[in-house]
Amino acid sequence: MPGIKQETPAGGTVRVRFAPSPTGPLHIGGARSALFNWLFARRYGGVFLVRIEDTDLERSSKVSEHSILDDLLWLGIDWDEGIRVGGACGPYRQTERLELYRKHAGELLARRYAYYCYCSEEDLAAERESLLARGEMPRYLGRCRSLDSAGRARLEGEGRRPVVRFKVPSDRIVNINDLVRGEVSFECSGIGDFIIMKSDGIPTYNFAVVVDDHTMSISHVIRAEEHLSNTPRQVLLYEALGWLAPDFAHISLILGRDRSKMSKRHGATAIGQYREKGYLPEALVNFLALLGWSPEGEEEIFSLEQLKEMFSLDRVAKSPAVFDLDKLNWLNGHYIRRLPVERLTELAIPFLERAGYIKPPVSPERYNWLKLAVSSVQEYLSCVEEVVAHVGIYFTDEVTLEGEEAGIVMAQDQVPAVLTTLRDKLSGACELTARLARELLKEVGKETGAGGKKVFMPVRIALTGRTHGPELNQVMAILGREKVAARLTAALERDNKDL
RNA sequence: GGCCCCAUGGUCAAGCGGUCUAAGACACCGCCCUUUCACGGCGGUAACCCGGGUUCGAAUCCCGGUGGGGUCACCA
Repeated sequence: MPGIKQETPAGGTVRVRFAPSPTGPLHIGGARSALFNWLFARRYGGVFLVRIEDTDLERSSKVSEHSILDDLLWLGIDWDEGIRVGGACGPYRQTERLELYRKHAGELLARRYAYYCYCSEEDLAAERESLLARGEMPRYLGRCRSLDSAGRARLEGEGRRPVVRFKVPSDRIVNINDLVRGEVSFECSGIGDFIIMKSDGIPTYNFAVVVDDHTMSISHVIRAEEHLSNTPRQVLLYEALGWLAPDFAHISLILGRDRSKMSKRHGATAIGQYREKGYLPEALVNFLALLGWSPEGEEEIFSLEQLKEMFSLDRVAKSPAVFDLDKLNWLNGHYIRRLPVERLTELAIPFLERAGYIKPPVSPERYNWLKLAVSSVQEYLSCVEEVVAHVGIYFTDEVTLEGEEAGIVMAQDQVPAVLTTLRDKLSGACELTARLARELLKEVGKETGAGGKKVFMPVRIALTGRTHGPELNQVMAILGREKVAARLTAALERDNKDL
């Protein structure tokens, strides 16, 4: 592809990373970045590492860190090096690497690539406003650049704690050869001296990433497009430190229905929320992979194993993608349908417990029965959570008619005869199997002279209150003789009352 | 507002100058399967943002416009 560099640098080992800041749960976008990095590493026999960027002391938490890591693992994304697992480039949490940043900041200071700045927030705000008013890019104009030691001493005397700013050359143009976007260039005149060390001695993002990516020998930085405009700053830092920058690949953003960056107001954005609703990791992974990347053929159903054989950056799209819940639901339903019943039942149990349908110790008999119930609604589910709504017909004590159509059907002339006949036949039967149910239904049809729909519909409605649902003979078998008889009786009584 | 990115059906997307009267998937509609619905099968509706170039030839290349998005923190 013209203008786009070789994906894998000749001779270089692929080393990529996912570097979340533990300020919240793992989001859809973050998960996709992690996935793309993981796939890229696996595809090219490289190393995938996870590093925690917790320099925002206010918002970072261990809770978030653990939840992000757990969600990654749940998705099937593991790492060869990094937090929890260790490695030669550790520690992998930025707050444990402060010495390193201070050392390199000191170096930049000594070589006059950086300087101390004592400007107050008020000064800065005023400057930003006037710049904005003039229609210019708000940036730091460099007031403290030429501060001498006397000036510094005076300001220190006032109790001011300085930040360290990087001196941005005003006359440069930084060119980035992005692996997905091609050539992108930025004029430094619009950047302004940015902060690399905060006044509390903690590095800022732009500085910490550079130091870490370099010291961890990262070869490719694959991240969301929102970081594209940070890249020139980082490139400048690499140059000043005398380091070779990695290759960059900025993947497009994931948008909400209204085409703006996905956020909480677009509904569920955290992986954990999908996990809780009963989405399967294989469906999420498959879906995420297709968001921005496309395979060569026409097939779209892929496992992680398959994806890692076929992933490549040159099939990553440049345009942003709208998160399509319909498609996720379809994919998830697809994966649910091919799940072994045992597995689906296991997944369904917590939901059924929460719904109050079953109680914790599930006996073997009860479990087998559950399997039947779950299996009868398997094809209806687009996520496991929905099992509750579908399986409700097996648990209610009182059947209530749902919808207008149900009432109309039950008002038909043949209904009493059909229900009575079926109930009578039941009393003779011992165990009501699906097979037997089918027989009985057939006989009822014959004896009442009502065929097909005329017998199936009333029975279905008498048993479930609904006009739609799993195969009737299955429903009967799952309910069992007693309940079927009881519900038939109840329906007949209800009918009498109406008359 | 400055800077940067993006632009094929409602959505995800293939397409890398001729094979495009433009693939596939989701959604939608219809038919079939089924004595229900769903699943499944088959079929259908539906797109190259606009204007200029370049070229024998442009969805594909260039420029401009328009639209959308991102970013401008002692957040990452």
